[in-house]
Amino acid sequence: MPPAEDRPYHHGDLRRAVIDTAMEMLNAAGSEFTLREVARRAGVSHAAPYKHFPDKAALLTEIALIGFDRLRAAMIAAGSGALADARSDRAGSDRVAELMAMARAYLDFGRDNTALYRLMFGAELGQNCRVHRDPRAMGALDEVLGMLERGQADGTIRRRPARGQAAACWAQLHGLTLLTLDGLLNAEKVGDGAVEAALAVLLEGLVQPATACA
Amino acid sequence: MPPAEDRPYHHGDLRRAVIDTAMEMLNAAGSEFTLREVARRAGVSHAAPYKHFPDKAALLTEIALIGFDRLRAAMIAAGSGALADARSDRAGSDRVAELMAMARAYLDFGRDNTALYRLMFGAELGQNCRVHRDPRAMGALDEVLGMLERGQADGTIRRRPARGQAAACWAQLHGLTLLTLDGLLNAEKVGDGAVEAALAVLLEGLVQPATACA
DNA sequence: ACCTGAACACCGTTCAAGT
DNA sequence: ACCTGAACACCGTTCAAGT
Repeated sequence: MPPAEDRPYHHGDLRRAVIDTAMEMLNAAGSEFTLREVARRAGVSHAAPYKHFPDKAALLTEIALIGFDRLRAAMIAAGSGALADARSDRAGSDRVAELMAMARAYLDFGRDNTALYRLMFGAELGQNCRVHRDPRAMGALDEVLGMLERGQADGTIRRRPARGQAAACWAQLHGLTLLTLDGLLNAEKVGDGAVEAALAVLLEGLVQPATACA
Repeated sequence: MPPAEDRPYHHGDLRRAVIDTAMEMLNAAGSEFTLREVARRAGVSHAAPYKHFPDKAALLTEIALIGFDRLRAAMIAAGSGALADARSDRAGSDRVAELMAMARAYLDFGRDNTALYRLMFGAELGQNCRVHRDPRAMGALDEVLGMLERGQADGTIRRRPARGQAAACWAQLHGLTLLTLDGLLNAEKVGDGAVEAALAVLLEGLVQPATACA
């Protein structure tokens, strides 16, 4: 997206343009993410972004938080989509379908936004950074937590501390996402369908087994 | 560890010195890991390391692989230690004790080697890098796999594809480690004992429940 | 065979000066 | 109020030259 050549000295909304450009660069593979390159692509001098962000970390923080918002939105969409589907065929196990749909939405997000995902959790921002102190970073976890609590209420999920179960879900999904991105869980290393199998283990630890003991 | 002042023009074993210095720097918090700083601390010119490593990535790769070796060793030690303890009081559930000991060893390793752990899995090496193609990166997984297979044989672990169960363990531990390092699982966010609770969920998904159905 | 010093192309960041 | 250009201190990497 090269800027219009007749763009005036004052960029209309450089702050937004910088964020958008940076976001595109992240998802375009291979590009070394440098502030100077962002400025170049946005068609401004390399010093211009400093009028809108105190430093590089501030821009990265903003982008990471947008990533967390998108992840949360994806999980909400997947969860309620699965619920709608399940209700139409009244099979009963809505909750499990919802859980699995949310899990897949999470994994898909990671697969489709590699660099953004790594940025969200990466150490580039310094540990204990602003991003992870922001409530927006907990969005996906909140959705999982809500789902688990509804599941405990309707009897499909084991009665255990729900926050612990949510932590287990998040950790499992985070781990699977990153190990997959690292190429550590592909077929020749760990056999076919390792991710599916791992999700099955998680499920078995969460759902209440049938109590009937014929 | 400043080098002896009478050190001659030719460093005895610069390759090893560079690796050791780099390892120390990683575990010393806050230090910006730069090749020039490594050379400085090792007491040589910033160009010297290039006689022993083609580039910075090669040094980082070597260090990351050492990290994987140490992680594997820690898990072996923890697992066999727990087995020895369990056998002395013949309680039967050796396998669960072994599993939990290995899990804790993994989490401890991450807590005590923050920067090294992030390097081992980080994107600094470029995705699909040499490190993750090396069999040494799968060391910890192999140990977990062996433990699970023994557990299936003696009936304490559910009969499921063991490689999938191992993937689930690894992902859960990796996720818990990183989320903790990121400060995303501490008490004020997710309640006390979230890590413990998550491990309990993993366990419930892995161990064979008592079959008796009085 | 191993190491150094100067050099190159890059960054992030700052700041006086421009519009 | 917003942007630029030159400048500073740093990197990773290379290479002719030193020991």
